[in-house]
Amino acid sequence: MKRSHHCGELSLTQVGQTVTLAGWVASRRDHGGVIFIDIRDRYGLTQIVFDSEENAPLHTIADRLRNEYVIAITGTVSVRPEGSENPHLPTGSIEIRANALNLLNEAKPLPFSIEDDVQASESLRLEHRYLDLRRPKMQQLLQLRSQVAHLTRQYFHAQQFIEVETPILTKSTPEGARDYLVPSRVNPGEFFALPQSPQLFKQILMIGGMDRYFQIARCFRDEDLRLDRQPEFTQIDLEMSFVDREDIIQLIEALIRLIFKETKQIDLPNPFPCLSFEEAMGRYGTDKPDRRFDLPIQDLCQFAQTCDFQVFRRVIESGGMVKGLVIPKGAGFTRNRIDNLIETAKEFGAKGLAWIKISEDGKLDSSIAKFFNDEGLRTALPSANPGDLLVFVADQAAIVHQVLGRLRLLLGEELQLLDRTRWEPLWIVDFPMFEYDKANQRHVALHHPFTAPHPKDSSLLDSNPLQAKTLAYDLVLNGFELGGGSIRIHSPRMQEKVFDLLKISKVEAREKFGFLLDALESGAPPHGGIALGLDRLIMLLGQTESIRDTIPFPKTQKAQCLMTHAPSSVTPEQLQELSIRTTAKKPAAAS
RNA sequence: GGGGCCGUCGUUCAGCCAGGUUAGGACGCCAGAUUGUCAAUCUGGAAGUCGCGGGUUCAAAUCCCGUCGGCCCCGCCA
Repeated sequence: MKRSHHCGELSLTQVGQTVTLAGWVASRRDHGGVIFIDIRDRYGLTQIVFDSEENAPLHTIADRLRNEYVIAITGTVSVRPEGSENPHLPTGSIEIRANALNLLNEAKPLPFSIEDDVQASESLRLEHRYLDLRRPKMQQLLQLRSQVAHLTRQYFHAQQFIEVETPILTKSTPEGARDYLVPSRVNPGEFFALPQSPQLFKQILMIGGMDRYFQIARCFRDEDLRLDRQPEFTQIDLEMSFVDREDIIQLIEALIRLIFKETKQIDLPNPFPCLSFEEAMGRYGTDKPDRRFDLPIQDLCQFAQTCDFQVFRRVIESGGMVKGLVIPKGAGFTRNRIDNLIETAKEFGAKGLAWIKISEDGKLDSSIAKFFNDEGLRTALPSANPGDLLVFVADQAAIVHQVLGRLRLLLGEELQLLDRTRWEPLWIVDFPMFEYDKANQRHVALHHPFTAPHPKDSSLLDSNPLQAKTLAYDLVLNGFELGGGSIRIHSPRMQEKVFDLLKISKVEAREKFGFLLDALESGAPPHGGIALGLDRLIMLLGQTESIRDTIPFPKTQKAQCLMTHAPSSVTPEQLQELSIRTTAKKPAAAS
């Protein structure tokens, strides 16, 4: 009994035909003389009718059917009696009058029912992922993921890219995220690392003359998880030779526009807006701004310098800044709500939060209002209106931006400024090359150590490296970092200089990156690339809550798989073979 | 490493603040009835180590301490 159609395709066109369907019992409605079964597969639902008057023995068998039994049925496609059509179902104008039933498998009562508005907790869903995956919502997400991967491959193949697989067992590198390590049995005491990204291999591929490489690449980072972060995730990864920043930006924009158009009929702007890192930090307090609502951070340094409020003036004089938010209609906040806002600001790292209400008649209402001159404030904040609440943070730039950036997001949510139908992609460029790590007294690469400095800034590497900007770019969508890349260093001397600034010794650089340095010495073309987070892209495109919904078998926040119970202990014999001894306090018994 | 929320029949919630009858509802499950339902309906029934351990108390789902697990966030994620 082989199926002739799937469960979502029959309509009035096939009326009268004998068909066979196979799938799961999605619902059973027993009316005594007649039993209705909804049969479900990936493609949809079809109603089956078992009528005791038409076929009594079959009706008796159908009586045994329960939810999620796997069945195949043969019957005649029939028009539903007038008035009993179901307009909510694509197949709702027909039904199958069964004349044969094959019970392929039974199912015990399930821990949760298979429906889109799932009632079960996420941990239960993950434990029984095979049931969760039967939900249409999950099937749609995985289908979307497949569709995006397909479009991506088509797009790159059409543009002469070569899809290349790079090693999963590779070399541990300093810097970056923690590595997942894999012991080498044949090399006792030595370890492979799983790739955090194919970064070095794709550069080597360029030096190997591949010209245009892409890969849908699995990456691994042993860091703590978030709603948009999994320890293993997938990147759309690419690298190109003889290109500049704009080439890559245009190529990727067009791909993203194509994906949104093809899968969701969404038109994204052309070109995407672009902000410098400095502008993004200054206006939104973050390098991944969510621009689905406005509420920009306002600069009040000039005003603060000339006001009578000592707290502000002292911060400015010591090299800090004063910035704020204009909260629309915020003058209506109760004192209690403002106090909560102040508390939150302190949790975010502020020493305090100054505030001023502009009452409906335009008067300033605040305990610190007396320090300010109305007109000066109005000039400094032309966008502030009567009825608004102004809040200020005065501190060093990093703190000011962090606090106001997070307050902005919080208020955007609370005041429902966030328009969930909007799509706001943008590029962030001109990242600084380094941050200074005070604890370890050294520079740290903001992107990675292979990022080329902006040509006009390369001399700054000697004089003032912290001022140097790079040819890196991040793609941001709705407040999530979708991807990032850069034009790479292709000069061995520049690469050595950067390692030097990062305090990576010649010996260590040779040991860890010797192959790259050698490759750079042997005719490396100028090159650059980017990697996009496929899981995050699907999360946004599919408008789902977390990255876990886009991954068939994800890990929990403790990096465990609730279905397989990985990771787990192994036998002492396995460890011995690998020349490994664990120092864990209570190693669970191997099972 | 730190902060917050959550954990009660198979599932999802109420009960906890203010300790005290037999821990309750809905969905699901089981049985019966039912020939036009699609959240089917009606009648009846079964189903709970209140996450786990300890403490306080005459008495703990409820209060206290610890612990385990899930989620969100900070740190971390070149």
